[in-house]
Amino acid sequence: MDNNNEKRDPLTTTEFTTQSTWPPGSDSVYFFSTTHDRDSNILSDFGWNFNPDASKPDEVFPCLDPIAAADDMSDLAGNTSSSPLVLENSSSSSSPAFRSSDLAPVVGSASTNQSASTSSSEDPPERSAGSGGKPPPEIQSKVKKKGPKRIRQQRFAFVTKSEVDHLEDGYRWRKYGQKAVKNSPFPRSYYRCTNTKCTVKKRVERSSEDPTTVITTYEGQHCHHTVAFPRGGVIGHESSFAGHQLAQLSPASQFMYYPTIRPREITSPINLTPTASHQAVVPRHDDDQAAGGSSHFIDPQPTPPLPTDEGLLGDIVPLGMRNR
DNA sequence: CGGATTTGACCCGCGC
DNA sequence: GCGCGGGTCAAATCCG
Repeated sequence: MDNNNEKRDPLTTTEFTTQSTWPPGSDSVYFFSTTHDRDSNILSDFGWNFNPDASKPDEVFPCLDPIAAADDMSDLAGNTSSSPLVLENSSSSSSPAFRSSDLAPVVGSASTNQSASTSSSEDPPERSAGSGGKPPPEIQSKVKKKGPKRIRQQRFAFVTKSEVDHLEDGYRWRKYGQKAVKNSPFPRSYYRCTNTKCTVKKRVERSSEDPTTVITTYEGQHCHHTVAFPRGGVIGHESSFAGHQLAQLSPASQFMYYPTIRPREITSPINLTPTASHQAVVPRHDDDQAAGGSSHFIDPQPTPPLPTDEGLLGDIVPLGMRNR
């Protein structure tokens, strides 16, 4: 708890791949690797679908209640059999960022859940009575009564090297909280999808070890399409260039890439598997540099060819939880 | 003026 | 049982 910082060291660049501090499977958070079609499937399952041709939104973005979503996630875990997804509730380990209590009991154990923290439109407004907020004293006595256990949904995370904390990902987010991270000078920000029916949340924090590294953790599943590039959008001078490049990337890569406005570079998908060599750097459009006239891409993989077929499913691995 | 952000307080789970 | 820390709420404030 207090030494989370040391244990979070792995968050910095290559150390991510070490499992010594973030034991794989200790939490149901996954770092994404980039360049595989299978990833897109998984992304889709999470509601992260950047396929412009998605003609069946309802199928791609089922608006699930947390429980249904959790079930869905467990299905996902089961169906992607070759994926090293490990949906587990580690009761022994937790971290400042990913405490075991955060885990979605997507596989079984709903016992540890609290009331659904995500307040979808279908959630009863009184949902939060029991947590947070500052109800009047007289009300507090009532609201302190525990509601339904909180449902934590499946989460996945990726690491981005970026100067900006909040990367555009095609969705609109509303910030609902910020917390100082122990042993870190950088606060953690909490965002919620602005879509009233969408319960997806995300956390953004900057690694204290490597301030250039932004850790984004998504929780839940979007039940809608991306907002058509909010606030002026990605489709602009930036994407006109990026889009061309994106066309050459697998959907997953597009995911990683497309939504980001100006990542300096994406050290993405961190693979925690010991064998992982996926400390891949996604091609980037160094927009900032572009302004200076030196935009360029970095090849996503040490070896240029982008995977187009099976074989890299292991790219998505459980992000070990960070010990606290 | 409406929506987004900030920020302090509160709740809850976990470890000791 | 207590303290710590993560997560969330919601009033206040900011901003377009």
